Amino acid sequence: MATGIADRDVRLGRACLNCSGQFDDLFCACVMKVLNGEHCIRRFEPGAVIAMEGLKAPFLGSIVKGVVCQEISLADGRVQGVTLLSPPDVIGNPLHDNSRYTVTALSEVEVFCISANAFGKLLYDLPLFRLRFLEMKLSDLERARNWLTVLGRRSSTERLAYLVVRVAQKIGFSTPGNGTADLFVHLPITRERIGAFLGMTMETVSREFTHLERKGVLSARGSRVIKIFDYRRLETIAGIDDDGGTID
Amino acid sequence: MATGIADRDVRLGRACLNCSGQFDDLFCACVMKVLNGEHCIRRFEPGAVIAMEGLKAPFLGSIVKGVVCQEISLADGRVQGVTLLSPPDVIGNPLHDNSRYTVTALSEVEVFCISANAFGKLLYDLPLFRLRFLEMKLSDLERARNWLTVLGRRSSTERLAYLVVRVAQKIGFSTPGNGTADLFVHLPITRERIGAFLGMTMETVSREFTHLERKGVLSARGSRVIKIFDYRRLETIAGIDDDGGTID
DNA sequence: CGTAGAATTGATATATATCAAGCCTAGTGG
DNA sequence: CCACTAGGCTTGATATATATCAATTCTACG
Repeated sequence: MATGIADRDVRLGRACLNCSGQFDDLFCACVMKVLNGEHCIRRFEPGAVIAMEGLKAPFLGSIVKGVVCQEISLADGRVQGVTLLSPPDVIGNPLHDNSRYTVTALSEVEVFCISANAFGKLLYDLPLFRLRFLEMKLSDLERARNWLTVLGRRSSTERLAYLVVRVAQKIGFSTPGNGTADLFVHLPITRERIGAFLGMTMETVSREFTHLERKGVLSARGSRVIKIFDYRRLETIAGIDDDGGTID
Repeated sequence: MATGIADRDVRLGRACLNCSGQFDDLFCACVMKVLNGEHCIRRFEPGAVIAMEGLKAPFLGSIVKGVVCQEISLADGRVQGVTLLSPPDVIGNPLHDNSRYTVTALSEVEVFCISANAFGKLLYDLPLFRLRFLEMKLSDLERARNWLTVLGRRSSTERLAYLVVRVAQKIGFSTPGNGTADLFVHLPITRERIGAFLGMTMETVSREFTHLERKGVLSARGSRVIKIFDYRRLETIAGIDDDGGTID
C-alpha cells in the first residue's frame, strides 16, 4: 500500500511498535500512558444488555474479551443484526451520547472503558490512536456495505454460508479436542439471531443448514458447534474468495 | 452534545469558522492553504464511470457538484447499490489503492481531486480536516447500518418509501416552477437502479410506486420526478420519524 | 431423568421474482 | 413541427423462494 497515510505512520496502526501492547492493540502502553489511569474494566455475563438503542450510552470502550452483538430494532419489534464484535472492537460512538444499537453480551465479556472526554483526548493527542480508530471505522464501513450485498442480493443458502465464513474469520475456528484435523466453528448466536443478521427467519436458517449438510459442506444438527467438511466450497457458496480477487 | 470531541473543537466540523469556505465545507480556505495548489477539478458527464470496483482508484476527492452512485457487483452480475453521493461527499478511501465500488456519475459532476499523499498530509496536519473526515465516515457507517434494516427487515413498499425520503433529504426537493406549494423530488436514478439499492427488481419498484400512488401518497407515473402528496405518511411508511424519537 | 429453550421439519400461505407484452416519454431527424 | 425510435416504465400471468403456523424432537442443564 502506497497511500498517503501508509507512507507516514501506518506502521503504528495494527500493533503499536513502540510498546508491548497491554490489553490490546487499541489501548497499548503508549495510549495507557496518556490515559493516566482514567479507565476501568467492566464485566458482563452472557445475555447481559450492555446498551439500549436510543438510550444514553453507558460508556465508550474497547472489548478485551468475549463476543458482543449489536442490533437495531424497528418500532414493530422486527430486529436486524448489525455487527458481531470481538476484541479489540469499539463499543460506542465518540460523536453521540446515545447508543444507536442494542448491544448484548453473547459470552462472558470484558470491556476496557473510558469516558467520552478521555476518548476525545486520545483522538486529539495521539496520531497513532486516531489513525487506528479511523482505520477501524473505515473497515467497519466496508464490511457493512459488503453486508448490504448479502441482504439485498443473495439467496438464503448464500447468506448462511457468508455468515459462517465471516464468523470463522472473526472469532476463529475451534479445536475439536480430540486429535482430528476437522474444522469446527462455534457460532455464538441462536438460529433466531442468525436470522436477524441475515434478514430471514429462524426456520429458514435451520432449513439452509440442512441443505448445506445434504451437500456435504458442513454439519450443524441441533447445535451451535458447526463441523465444516468443505471450507473451500463454503467460501464459494458464500461468494467469498480470499485467495484471489476480492469478490465481496 | 457533550462528548469529548465536541468539547474540544467540533465547532470546526460542519463548517469552518476560520474562513469563508471555498469549494465546500471539506476543502475550506484553511485546508486549501495547506494544500498549496496540489489539486485539480475533474468533470464527468452523466453516465460516466468514475471508478471501477477492484481496479486502481483514479483519485481521492470530494464532490463539488452533481450526484454520484456507488455500487458493488457480484461475480454473476447481480448488483447492489451502496451509496448516493452529493457534495461534499468523498470518493475514495485513503487507506486503499483500489476502489471497492463501481462509481458512476448520475448527472454532470465536478470533483475536487487530490493525491492520496496530499490527503494523508491533510489528515495528519489538520485536526479540523481529520475530525471532519472522521465525522463523515462515522455517519456513513450509521447510514449503511440503518440501510441494513431496510434490506433485511422491510417490505418492498416500506423500502421504496424509505428510499424516496432519503433521496429527498440528501438531494432536496425540486421547486415545481409554477407557483404551487406541491412537493417534488427528482430521483436521479432509473427504476432498475432503485431496485439495485433496495434489493428488488425494477418491476417490483414500479408496482410499489403504483401502490403508493393508489394510497394517495405520491405520484410517479413513468417519470423520475415524483410528486409527493403526503410526505408525513411517506415518512411513516418508511419508518422514519425525524420529528421525534429516531426510529431508524 | 426431567424440563425448558432451542432446533428441526412439515404443510401451507404470501411476497417477490421472472417472463412477456405493451406503453410512455424524451430526444432525433426529416 | 411532427412522426419515429429507443430506452425506460408499467402491467399481467405465472413461478418460486421464503415466511408463517404448527408439531415434534433435540440438547443442555439442573
